[in-house]
Formats: sequence, C-alpha cells, structure tokens
Amino acid sequence: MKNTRNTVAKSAILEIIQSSKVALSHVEIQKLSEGLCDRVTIYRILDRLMIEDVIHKIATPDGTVKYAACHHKHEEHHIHNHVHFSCEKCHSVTCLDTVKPSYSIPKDYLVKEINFTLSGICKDCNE
Amino acid sequence: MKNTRNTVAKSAILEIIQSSKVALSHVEIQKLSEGLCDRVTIYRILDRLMIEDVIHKIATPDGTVKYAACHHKHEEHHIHNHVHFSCEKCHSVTCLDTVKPSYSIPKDYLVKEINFTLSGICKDCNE
DNA sequence: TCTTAAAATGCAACAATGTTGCGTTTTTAT
DNA sequence: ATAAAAACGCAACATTGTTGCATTTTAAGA
Repeated sequence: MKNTRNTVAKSAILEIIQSSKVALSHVEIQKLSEGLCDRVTIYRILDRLMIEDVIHKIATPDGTVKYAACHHKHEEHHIHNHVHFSCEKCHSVTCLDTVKPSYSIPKDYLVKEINFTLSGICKDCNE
Repeated sequence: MKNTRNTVAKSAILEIIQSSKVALSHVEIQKLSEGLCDRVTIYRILDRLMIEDVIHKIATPDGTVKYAACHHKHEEHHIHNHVHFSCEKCHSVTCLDTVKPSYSIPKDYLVKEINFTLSGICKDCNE
C-alpha cells in the first residue's frame, strides 16, 4: 500500500466521522470541520481514509454519497457486510452493525462487497 | 396521481431502458437516444417513469445512479426488494430478480424500501 | 374535427458535486 | 538537519442535476 501520512486535517476529519452516530456527506463533513482545510483536501483525505480502510463509502438510495467509520478495525480481508438504514424523514444514514443479511447468488458471480441499505423511517423519527 | 402523458421521447426512453439487460445511467441513456431530446427532458422523463413505477433508481456503490425497468408490473404496494449486482470490471449493474435477500431488523424501524447491491465480478467478466 | 387547457419540451442559466494541475508547505525517514 | 515524498491550497475545469420561462405537443371535450 502506498504510504499515507497522518496530518492534522486527516486526524480531525477521522475524528468527526468516528464521533458521529450517522454517516456524513462531504458537505456535512465540510461544515463540521469549519474551515479546517480546503474542500479539495477533504475529498483527498476521504480517499486516503478509504484506502486505509478506516472509513467506508455508502451510496444512499437517493444517490448521495455518505461516509462512515469502519468498526472492524483489525480484521483482514473484511467486507462491509452490514446493513445501513437510510431515513426518509431526517435523512440520516446509520450502520446497523448487529444485523447480518443473508443471500444466495449464482456461483458464476464473484462477490467482493455488499451494500445493503434499507430505507424508511428510523427509530428516532418513528415517534 | 398527477396525469402524465405518453410522448414520443418518453416511449423511446422507456424502450431503451426496457430493452437493456443492464441498468443505465443518465449519460448512457443520453448516448443511446442519440439526440432524441434535450438532456433536461431525459431527467424529467426519468422522474415521470419513476413516479409511474415502471422504472426504478439504483444507487451503485461508487455513487453513480442508474435506472432499470421494473418487472413487477401489476403488483400494488410492491417494493424493489431484489438484488442488484454491480461489476467492478465492466461497471454493469444488473437486477437479479430471482435472488431474494433476507434480513432482520429492530422493530422500531419502519422499512419501506430495500436496496441490496452486491459488487464484485459479474458472470460475464468472471473469465 | 376543432378548440383549448394542461403537460411536455428546449434552451439558457444556474447550482452542486467532484476532479486535476501545479507551486508551496508539511511530514517523516535518514 | 536534510531531502524526498506526501499533503495542501488555490484556481480552473468537468460532470451531474435543477430551475424558469417561452414555445410546442398532447389529449379530452365541444
């Protein structure tokens, strides 16, 4: 793996993502970081954090991209096989780490990643 | 439901989507339609087709949005609970209608839509 | 068939999101 | 301390999606 460095901005952004209960979009991260660094730098930091596998990208049903911390720190060859929940009301995206999906698929497909997103009303909005 | 009309452009675009084995992005639809209509019109037609529930939107893992025909024509209150496969190599997105996912989720979540996308190498690219 | 209101379209302009090149600054290994 | 590599800021660009408005097309009723 190409060597990536720990910088002030990178640590701050990772901290923002890790301390958030919900997955964050680029714009949300930008607002939370309050002028910490350039918009472009955030994109580059997100790329690095994904290469290092400490965060993962989630494509939400409406087409927006969000980022969340990985909670499997020390596993090798892991896949992000957990369920995401996307709330229609508050637009939050959460990782439901405890829920494991099951599926079967024809043998001639090679599965490397799983992106299982349920959408509807989250527990906080579901009065 | 607001009345939507069948126009030349709408029929042509629906035909393109229905006759495609893979899900298509806006850009791909635009190329296949070869100057049939304006770029903006394609967006509006896609919106209408989704409202009418004859196509559905798929958010691929890399964040791009694709559209595919629905194959459940006459069901009411259906949800798109089938599996999508996204190929890392040829970037095709296919609906695996026969594969049904199963999952369990805490009761306090209200699930309305399911988006289950597997990614890896599709059967055509898998040697 | 003719009329007409609503829906659809094209165009231009805009907004949001993501990317690239490059000169400068910071990090880290030596 | 030094130097190479990585990260950064900035500007410019590319892509993707949206909005307003004048014009055209559709479809339903007279």
